[in-house]
Amino acid sequence: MTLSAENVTAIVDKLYQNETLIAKVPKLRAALGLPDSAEWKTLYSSFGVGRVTAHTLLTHIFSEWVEKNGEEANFMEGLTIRQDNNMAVSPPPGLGKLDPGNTMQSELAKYRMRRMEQTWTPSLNSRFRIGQIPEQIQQQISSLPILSVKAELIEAVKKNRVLIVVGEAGSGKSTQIPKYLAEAGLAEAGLIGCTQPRRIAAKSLAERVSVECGTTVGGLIGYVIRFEKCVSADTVIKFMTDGLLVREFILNPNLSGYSILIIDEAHERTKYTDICFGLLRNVLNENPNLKVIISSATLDKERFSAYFDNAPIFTVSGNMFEVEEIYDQFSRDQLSYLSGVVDKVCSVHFNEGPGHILAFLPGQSDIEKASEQILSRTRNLMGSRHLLKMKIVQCYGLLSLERQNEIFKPAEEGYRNVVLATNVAETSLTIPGIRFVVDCGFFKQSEYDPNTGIEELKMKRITQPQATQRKGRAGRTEKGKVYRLYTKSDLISTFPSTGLPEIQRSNLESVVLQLTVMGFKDVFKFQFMDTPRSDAVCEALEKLQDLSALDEEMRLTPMGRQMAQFPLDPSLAKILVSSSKLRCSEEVLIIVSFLSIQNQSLFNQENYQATKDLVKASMHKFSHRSGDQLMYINIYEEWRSAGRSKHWCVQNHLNAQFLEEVQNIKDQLAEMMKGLHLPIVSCGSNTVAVRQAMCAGFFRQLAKRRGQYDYAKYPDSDRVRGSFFIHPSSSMFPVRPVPSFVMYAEMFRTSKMYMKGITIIDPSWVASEAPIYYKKMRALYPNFG
DNA sequence: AGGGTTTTTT
Repeated sequence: MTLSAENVTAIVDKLYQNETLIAKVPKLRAALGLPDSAEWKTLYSSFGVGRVTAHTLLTHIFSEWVEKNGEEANFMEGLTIRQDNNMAVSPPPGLGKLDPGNTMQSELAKYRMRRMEQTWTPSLNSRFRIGQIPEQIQQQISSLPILSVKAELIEAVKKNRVLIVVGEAGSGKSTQIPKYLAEAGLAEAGLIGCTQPRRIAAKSLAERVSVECGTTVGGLIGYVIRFEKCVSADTVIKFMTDGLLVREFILNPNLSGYSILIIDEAHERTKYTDICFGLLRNVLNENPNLKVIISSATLDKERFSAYFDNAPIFTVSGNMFEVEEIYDQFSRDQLSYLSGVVDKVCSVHFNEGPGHILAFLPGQSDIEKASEQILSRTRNLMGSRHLLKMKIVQCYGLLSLERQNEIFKPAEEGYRNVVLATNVAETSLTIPGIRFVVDCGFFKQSEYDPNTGIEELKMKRITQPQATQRKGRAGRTEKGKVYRLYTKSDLISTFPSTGLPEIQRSNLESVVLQLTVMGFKDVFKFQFMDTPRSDAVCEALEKLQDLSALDEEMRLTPMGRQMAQFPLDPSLAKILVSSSKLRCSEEVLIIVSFLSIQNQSLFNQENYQATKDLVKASMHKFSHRSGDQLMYINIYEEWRSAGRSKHWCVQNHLNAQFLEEVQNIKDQLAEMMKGLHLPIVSCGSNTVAVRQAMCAGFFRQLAKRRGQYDYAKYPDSDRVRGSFFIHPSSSMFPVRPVPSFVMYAEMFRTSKMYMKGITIIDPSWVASEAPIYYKKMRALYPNFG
């Protein structure tokens, strides 16, 4: 028997399966310098040394042994492993070909060993077993409802390829399931991957589970989100966003290296969760070693099961306190929910005992209005009775991180917090200490209209599961109450039972491009759980053709392949790629980085009624006559020359976090461009090249002035009727004379159809930057361009 | 002329 990667791998795997084996092998134990009672697993896990290191170590020890004794057979015998004894274990993930002659590897292993011996020997048991896990956390873990079904759960996962796990909030499924499965030895053949819809959730779950295992993040437990990677060769449980898993499919279509994938929060049905579903269905046929767990709230469990070939459903109870439901006698319309919330918050404050109030409202402006009204109504009464004092806390997505952190600060003594929130507080943020929930029954949601390319913000009735979710926010720590501003019969008979999945109401350009890169030639044959609108798919295909990412036969072009490398919208990727040829990629990198940030605002948006004049003055200082995107460059450069100072940002009403994010994205995009040999060159102050590059992606988004302030789509087609307006938040809004021709980055409908991200361009540039689209348009409109 | 729910990408 000779030393080979497979041999050593098999030994390591064997050791993993039987952790005490090593202690029983005197020769090996002596070689490792372990005390008699030591256990192999304890050794590696206490220092976060994983399989690969163990592997290297063994290789090293083995070769030293052979060198000294010249007998391989004895060594192997000492391990009591025979070749016939199930040696065909697959190698650990990420190992690749082992090089026994790699001195660096073995030296590093020896170094780690020495360090280990110094610190570890005296307190082996207390270090990993219990000592590392604080008493309080141990208690929390052991009181989770899921613990009572641990054994059954592990059995069910062992028996099935796909399992649907249904559990209420507080069951502990997100943190405990991956841990249980790893403990049960189900991660032997590969990683356990867990997806989450949000970056914060992926990160904080990794941190929490690490604490529960007495390790630090990036060792046994790690996470990967866009632009942030915290895993190592030792990682067994990996948390990630669902969008990132979709990206991984491109590189690794069979998901080799994973033993189990857990899709968590599946009921939210995000765009990327839905794509993962379709991809996983395929992979289950290709990769027989893979198991899948779909983890969801109670909603729609039968549909999940049916979609995955009638996979069994495993139910876990929750850990919620009772929440009393109080309904209104009549339903309110969209005009009176605001006053309803104000009334209800005040009466709860005046009549109920201690505990914070959480009120759900549809938007930021509602929150600001309600704030004012509640304040003025309670001001006179403050202190006049033995009342609790009240503090109003606003909570919505565009709030800066500092303000969001305020929400988690404990209330001052003698104060009741009234949290006025949008649906960020429904799932993304959990606010502690809430006893009362006031639910207005509405929310806002965007829907994309593929025929016009316009995103519309619609006021909608919440769904029944949403109502349950909102109610649950009052029962996290003790018994609570929910005040619903609608009747019980309306909830049961007129509120929708499910919402529209995101994939059926969003732009599909990037989805179609990604699926094409993965080799799905016919997107219509991809088995979605809910099929996207066919006009949306067609629209995406046509746009990708216009971008020359797909050819006439819908095949991927080299340009399309290049575009798909970037974690950007196809339009933005095209602009970036085109900028190299136009010799303005340095500037366009800045612009694309600004445009790719969606959920933060560049200028301070808080209390905008009070601060808007100051914000406008600051914006005016940076503005550029050619448009918003050129202003971004001004801001970026001045921010850099101010030394990226936070103080400077505050003075100029800019969001420091936004600009740091721009820097981060820009650096990473620059790296990707280098990898693709796309030169990064500056055009200096020649803004023509920059604006031409933007035509390569935004060519469809042109508008021509029609009246005093209103615009018509250019070319004026009957698909998009009505007038467009420059959004008041644009730096071009106050510009006189009103520009006669503009290109916009974004279009959405609220009270009007608004264009945002305005650039002044020359329509003749479309001919060179988007030749395919130009030809099509010329055939229909002879004067186009 | 006058203001947007929420997420996310090797």
